[in-house]
Amino acid sequence: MKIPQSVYESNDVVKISKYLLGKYLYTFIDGQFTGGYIVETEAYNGIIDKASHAYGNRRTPRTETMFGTGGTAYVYLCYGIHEMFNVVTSKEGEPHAILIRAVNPTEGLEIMQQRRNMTVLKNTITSGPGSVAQALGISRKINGISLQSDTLWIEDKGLVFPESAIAAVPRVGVAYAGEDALLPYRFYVKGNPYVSKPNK
DNA sequence: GTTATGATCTCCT
DNA sequence: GGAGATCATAACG
Repeated sequence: MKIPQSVYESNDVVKISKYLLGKYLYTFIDGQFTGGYIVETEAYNGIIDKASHAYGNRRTPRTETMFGTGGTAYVYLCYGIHEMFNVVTSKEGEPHAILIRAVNPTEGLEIMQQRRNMTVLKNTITSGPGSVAQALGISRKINGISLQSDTLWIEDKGLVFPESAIAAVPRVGVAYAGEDALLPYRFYVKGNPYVSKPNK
């Protein structure tokens, strides 16, 4: 039961960010199947959001993926080291995206551990956007792929968190964005051990 | 062609 | 608690 294309084409990126909590993200990459449910997301709200790469309608080869139609993957390299995975939403021409910051792994734990080069299994295996991408085998090769594909997709398995278990707080690592850095565009499941940093 | 910088993580003190 | 790693991208000359 993949999440249908129509959901991604909605223009309310904040709402979708919240909706994605508890949805299962799966990858089938290099012949390995891994996945888990999403416990932390961040919304990037188009050209009016100073924290977004597409702020001010900045259209470049890199952000081109975000300007495409919803339901595709936007993957890029940050700090020269970390790949980051985002879900593009809304219609073509509107650069909305959702950064997947943390996942609670359920499938292929050993494979993730191997990819992350960990000798001991810890909660940090999928805690934080760079870690999630590495554990799931996501790289820039996947940039622009459809979430209806059999490489990377999201499923609704009926897992829902009550409103009281979801926190909405300012985003991380976007201090340069001025007042937009204060917007409560980061959502996470309270108390989940895989949520990054301030786990409250 | 050159330069500055980042939607971060890990390890060391 | 803090710095270093490390390079694609974008803005500028």
